[in-house]
Amino acid sequence: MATGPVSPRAPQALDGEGQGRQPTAAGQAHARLKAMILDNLLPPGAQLLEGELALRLGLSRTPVREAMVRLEQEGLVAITPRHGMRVLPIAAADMREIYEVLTSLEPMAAELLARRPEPAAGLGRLEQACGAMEQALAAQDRPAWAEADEAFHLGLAELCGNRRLAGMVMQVWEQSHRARLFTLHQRPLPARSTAEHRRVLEAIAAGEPERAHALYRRHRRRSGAELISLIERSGVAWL
Amino acid sequence: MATGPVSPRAPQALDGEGQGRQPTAAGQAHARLKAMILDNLLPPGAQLLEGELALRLGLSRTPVREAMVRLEQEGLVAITPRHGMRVLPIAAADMREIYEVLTSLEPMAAELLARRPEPAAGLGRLEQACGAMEQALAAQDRPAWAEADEAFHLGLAELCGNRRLAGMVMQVWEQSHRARLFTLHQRPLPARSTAEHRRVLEAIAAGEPERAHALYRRHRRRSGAELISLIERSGVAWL
DNA sequence: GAATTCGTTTGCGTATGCATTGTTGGCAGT
DNA sequence: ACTGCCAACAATGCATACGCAAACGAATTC
Repeated sequence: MATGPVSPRAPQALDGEGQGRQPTAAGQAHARLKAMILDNLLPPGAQLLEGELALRLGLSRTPVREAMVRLEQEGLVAITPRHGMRVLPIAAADMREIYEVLTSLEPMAAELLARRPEPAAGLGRLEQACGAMEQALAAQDRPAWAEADEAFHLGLAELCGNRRLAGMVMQVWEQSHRARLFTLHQRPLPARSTAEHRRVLEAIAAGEPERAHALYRRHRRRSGAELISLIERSGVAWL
Repeated sequence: MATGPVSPRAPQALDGEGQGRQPTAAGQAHARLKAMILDNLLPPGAQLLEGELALRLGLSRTPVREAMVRLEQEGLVAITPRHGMRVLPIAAADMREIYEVLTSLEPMAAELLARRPEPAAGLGRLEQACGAMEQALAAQDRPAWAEADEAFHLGLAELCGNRRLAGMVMQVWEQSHRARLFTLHQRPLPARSTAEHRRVLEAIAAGEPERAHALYRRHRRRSGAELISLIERSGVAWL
């Protein structure tokens, strides 16, 4: 069920706006620019002027400017006074930061989920994602695996009941989107990660918060270290 | 050394802009509005229109609007289409979320700090904060204690070397600023918290990441639970 | 030949006007 | 008296205009 060769899923689903769509020009500009950045249509390092973007999006500078401010606060671009906005590249150091944050937050999400009164309820989404990962692994379909991986991680963050935590996970997830795409075709087939996801899910369903926390933490530490050394060894300074 | 009865410190120091500030009107509007919110000059629930704020700040609507967007993304206000911005109240549920996030992130910061090559170096700021806390505790000076507590936590986040983690800690710290101020005069003197901070600092200086992590986590879990039950028992629905 | 200075251009920060949309209050009908 | 509809108003989202400041280039001088 891989959607495409490069873009594993519609990036719109990444933002926190859910379903409540507003046709406001600023919101559209924000969504479109974010999608362009995540899809690598605006490559990292690209410098884009307000007026240029306004022309490209068929809007005036005002809503574009508001979108730029939002993107800057999301950590996707930097606004420098006379040079417009610059799409921020992701270096190995950034990936280290991001994985440290995820290593903190995601085990907490798993723990919270396992601590609910009915831990096994409402995990259908994660079950499905886990199954899709295993299936994609068997089929050696990396894009499909990445899509399922994303569904698992974002689903976990959203289900844990802590909106702030979910927002933070989504934010760094988006920031690292391009880097994950880059490493996707370089790393060995993620058999181990797939199995670890399954075991975390089992611990959650069994209502064992401490075990879910510990398992997830170990998974994140290992996979993060793996990914970072992969980026460092690949020799690219940034993505 | 308490600065004032209610506002323990200048809220400007809370934002992540450091020193390099430009006198742009939008930036000033953002800083001033944030300060007003954190100082409770704009009480939670307050509805403020663009034009009204522009008049109050002596600016036009455009920079005020940009400031509002930034504040919304920082989780301090909500913008509702025809009612201007509303200062978000903090409920017990929000404090639970915030303390869960801090329980994840801050132990990681301590761990990272303890993992550096020279763990004991550069801790002067934390030493100082810890000393100020002990001194304030002995003098039963709660505002001074709160100020030192803030210096310790934000100092730790900034020193850990992970800018994203530091930004997230600061963000939820700002969100919970008013609630902490509210509980400050209700809770018993934080003797236990003071001692726990000292022990965390010792573990960091000794270069024991795992112990620093565990100690900090336990501290956060306990003090968070204490604070939340205090808010819940106080009967106020929101702050 | 190189450096410095001045002028021009371009991008941006801010202000303001306009059109759209939502809300509220009043009036009428039941 | 209550409810529903309509109209007027107000706030906002967006476009555009204006002035300033910085950067680039060219020319002149040392």
